[in-house]
Amino acid sequence: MKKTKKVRQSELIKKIEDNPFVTDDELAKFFDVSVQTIRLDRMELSIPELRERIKSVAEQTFEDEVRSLPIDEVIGEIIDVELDDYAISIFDVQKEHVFQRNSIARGHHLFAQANSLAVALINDDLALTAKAAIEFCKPVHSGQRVVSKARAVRTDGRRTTVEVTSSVGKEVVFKGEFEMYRSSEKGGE
Amino acid sequence: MKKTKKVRQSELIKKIEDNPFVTDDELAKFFDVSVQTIRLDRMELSIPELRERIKSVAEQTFEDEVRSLPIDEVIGEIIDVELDDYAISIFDVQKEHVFQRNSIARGHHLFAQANSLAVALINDDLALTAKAAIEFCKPVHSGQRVVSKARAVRTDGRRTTVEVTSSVGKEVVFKGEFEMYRSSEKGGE
DNA sequence: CTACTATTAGTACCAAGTGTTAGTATCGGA
DNA sequence: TCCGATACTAACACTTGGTACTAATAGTAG
Repeated sequence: MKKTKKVRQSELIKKIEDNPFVTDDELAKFFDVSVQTIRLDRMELSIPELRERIKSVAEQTFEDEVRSLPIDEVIGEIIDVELDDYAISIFDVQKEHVFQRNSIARGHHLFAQANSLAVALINDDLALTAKAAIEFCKPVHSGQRVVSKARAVRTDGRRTTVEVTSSVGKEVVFKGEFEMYRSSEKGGE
Repeated sequence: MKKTKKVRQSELIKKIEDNPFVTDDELAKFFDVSVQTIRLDRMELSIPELRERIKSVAEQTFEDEVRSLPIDEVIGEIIDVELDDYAISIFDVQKEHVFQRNSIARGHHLFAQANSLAVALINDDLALTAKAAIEFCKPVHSGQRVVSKARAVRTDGRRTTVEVTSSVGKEVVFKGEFEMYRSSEKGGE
């Protein structure tokens, strides 16, 4: 027994959401109805054709002008940011971030905090780190809170230099100069 | 005067990279040549047709949706090490290591691989990174395998300089010079 | 002049559709 | 039982943005 129209249509929605790359033909075979029926269903549900679906998915990535980075991709928590100017984040060092032997935070976590802060600072949807010169000034231990401050010091075309200083209390634990590369020139999104 | 074939083709590459949504027809008008010429150019440069371009852009975004994970403890797998001399590790870039937007590996993962390799290289139970100068030479994408090679280039008291080069295939993607600090002088484990 | 390259033109074909019209099947109700 | 609505299928013409191929032409170098 074939599914009813209602059932088919609601499954169709899921099917297409799940995989927008599916053609009417494939759907017709899947639901064992004619291609025309699928087309009618799409009409009724106002689901655009394959190419339009794909295009809109592609456009999202490509033309989305919003900000550099979804917030959940940042290591540490950003507490203040003024794009292309400065940004601040905090990062609480936990047991999983330290060496078992000496409970000193592993360098790459401090680097990651600073690096993602530098990325988040750049007002562009494609920001990459080109170079960095960093210094680990003092060991950081489990339980400490690292406050990282980033400041864009100069921009030359697509390259922006960001200075990052991380501290625990008043003590500087990490310093870094990041040369960031952006996809378009400053302001010219 | 029309541009030469070479000039046109190199501009064509940029044009399409800049906006993959452009049709042959638009390109033909832009360069004031026939559509066939544009097609021949694409053939020679093996640039896929509009739909394929859009599709691949869409596929990238779609595949990377809904994924974001905290960084792991194990950064790469060490496959060879000669203490205080050299070390090699491999790191397979997965979806969770890249930016959702553009599928480029986030810098701190490459740093983490290199940094932990430098740490592992030092024949001491307290090895810390003091400074580092790093360079991200080429973007790394999901699915690629990064091979990192570290070599101790000089030791001065408690400080050892380690040079790390990471490659995907034959292409260098990351270079770094790490100044490592150890708790005791060389040989004193 | 000939050989060769670059370019243009034209044809047939394809995928994955749209839009339209027409025909069939089936069920529910007066 | 017949009527009509709903669902489905079919057929045809047309669209976009191409591929693949062939043929013709213009210009230039040897």
